[in-house]
Amino acid sequence: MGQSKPKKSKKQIILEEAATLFREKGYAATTMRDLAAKVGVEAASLYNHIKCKEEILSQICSSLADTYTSKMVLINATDATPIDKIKELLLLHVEINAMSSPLASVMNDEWRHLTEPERSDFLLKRRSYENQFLNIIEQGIADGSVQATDAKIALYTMLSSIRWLQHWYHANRDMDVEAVKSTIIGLLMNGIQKS
Amino acid sequence: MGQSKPKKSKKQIILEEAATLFREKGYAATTMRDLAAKVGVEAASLYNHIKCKEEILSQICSSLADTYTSKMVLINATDATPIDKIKELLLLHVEINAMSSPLASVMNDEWRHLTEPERSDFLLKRRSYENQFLNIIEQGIADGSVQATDAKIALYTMLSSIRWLQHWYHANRDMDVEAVKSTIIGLLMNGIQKS
DNA sequence: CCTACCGATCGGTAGG
DNA sequence: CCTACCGATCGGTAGG
Repeated sequence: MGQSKPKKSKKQIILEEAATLFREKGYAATTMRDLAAKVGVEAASLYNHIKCKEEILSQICSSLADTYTSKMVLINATDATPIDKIKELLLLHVEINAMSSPLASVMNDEWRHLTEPERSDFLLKRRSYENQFLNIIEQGIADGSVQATDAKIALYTMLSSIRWLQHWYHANRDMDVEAVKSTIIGLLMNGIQKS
Repeated sequence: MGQSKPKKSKKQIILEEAATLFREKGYAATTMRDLAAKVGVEAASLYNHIKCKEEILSQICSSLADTYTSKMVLINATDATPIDKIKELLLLHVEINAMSSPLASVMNDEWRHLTEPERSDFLLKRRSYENQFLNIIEQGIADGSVQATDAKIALYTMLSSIRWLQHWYHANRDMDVEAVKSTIIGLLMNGIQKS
């Protein structure tokens, strides 16, 4: 019989099942035996594919961080206005938090369980991403399209505002993702107070 | 010598040290021996003040949940307009996330480690608080002061947007809390796009 | 509040 | 990929 689905490597399966478990129970409370049961092997067999528990966490965090970084490069390479770049980036965050939410949850909430040097590597990547985002916001303030007194507060407030999707959307798939996108971006752009 | 500080019960000290540790390392990764070291006793001695590890988590979650609930009752008892009630509630969230951030972190991020029946008790309280908040938003939509197509999305986005403070503010105490308050509320009310 | 200790479970290894 | 197993550490108890 022909296989219709693309084959995933066992390692990929392990990473995906781990992300789901880490979101559900947290990294520390997830045991290798939990993970093995989900994958369908004995715990010892996992170690033919991974080096240790923390490697799983590390690869999830750094792969999603790279996704964000490469998208930032693409968006920054366009000649869009600052406010349009901000919109694009916020749409990206909504998409990632709604669609690939196990990965987003793990990266956002479990990175602190990384030990050195992975922890510093991750934080450096995140810092660099945030700095590029801050630059765009400051350009928007400079050209008059953005009203914000503090770019840092604006950035953290906006990014934080989207994170509830990672715990909520996967349980409410009936919600249309396009509607969620435009509602959230509308709220962040114009606020909730009718003027 | 006269004691100048009000005396805290040992149990209170245990709860506070635990909240700080839980925010830093997470509930599951915090051991009773970590906690005992912070409190300055042996691990076994903690059990003269608490029943078990989970009781600590449970009491932190339910005490902060009660704080939110009682504030909601107070604000709802006034004859303020819906939009002013929303502002008051958002200010409350900023304050709690900025000031008592270890408690806020633990309640927001670690409640899922509660087992039954405490877990359901907590979720019921939270659900009730959210429903009252949703009512206020819907009143605001009805009287034309709030522009939002979906009260639930607006609520979760606003509450989520404030949570970054719980991980950030305690490391940046130089920031004036009043300035943070007005900047965040301004952003949520009017958005970041200059119209 | 401490010393002494427990059964359970953890991440991980040896060897095939 | 499995069986068998390990040292370490966990939350918690007994007894004083």
